[in-house]
Amino acid sequence: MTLRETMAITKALSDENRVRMLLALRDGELCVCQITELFGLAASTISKHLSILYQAGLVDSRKEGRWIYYSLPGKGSAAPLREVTRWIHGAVADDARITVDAARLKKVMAMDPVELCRKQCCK
Amino acid sequence: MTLRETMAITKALSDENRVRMLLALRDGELCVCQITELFGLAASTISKHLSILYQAGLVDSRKEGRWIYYSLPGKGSAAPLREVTRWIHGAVADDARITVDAARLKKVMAMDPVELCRKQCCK
DNA sequence: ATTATATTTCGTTGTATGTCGAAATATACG
DNA sequence: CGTATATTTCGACATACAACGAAATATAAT
Repeated sequence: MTLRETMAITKALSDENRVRMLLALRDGELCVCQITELFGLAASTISKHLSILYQAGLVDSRKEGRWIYYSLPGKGSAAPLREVTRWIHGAVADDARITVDAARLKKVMAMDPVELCRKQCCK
Repeated sequence: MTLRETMAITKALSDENRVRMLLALRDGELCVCQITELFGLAASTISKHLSILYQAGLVDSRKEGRWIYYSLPGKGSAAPLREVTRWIHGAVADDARITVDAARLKKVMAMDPVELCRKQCCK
């Protein structure tokens, strides 16, 4: 890997909200509106963060109709990407905020995605 | 590890010069004036960078007389620190700039440290 | 003791980046 | 075809941070 590629990864990981997003993806893919609901930030902000993670290779994306799903890098990704992903999940083992995020994610997952997105749109 | 501690690490790794410093320490400890000579930045800038790496736990420091030596984290450091250190050294395998750094480091190592520091002081 | 050397701390300046709201793009629904 | 929904792009603003030089601190040499 080149230094530039590596720096794209470390810069992507240098923002707390982006790290929280990666941790939220631990149990599977999420669509943008679910992530937006989880973090309570503007949709444009979430989109920017996901773009940075994507360009670094730290997330994959999948388009399905109007929704775009993001997930952790799969088997096809370069080894350093999968390694650093594993590292960050191992490193942040026991943090209160992450626990809160996980609980909140559970609630978000229980909602109907269609309702979720429409609510955000008309806010 | 807490999220705060983890973010200190990723933020420390988000600057290119700091990553280059860690890579330069691969073959053993260096004193501040050697690192300053290697990178051609102001001594105060180097000091700040090393401080950030130190607070994140990514380098150890050892004082010997007027000199302060910095080195990669040893066995006593937390596992995530040693893991991410190993990761970054493995990730940046073949970059041109890093090769140049290594060659330049060789020249710096060949100089007399006493001469080196005095030259910087009176610049 | 006084001076020289080595490193850090402080104050300033310019640039990078996170955030938002509004507009643009793209896809589905009626 | 036109309208609602989902996401991204753009422009603006505030904050964070890297860089420098000068001053402060600390240790060694004379």
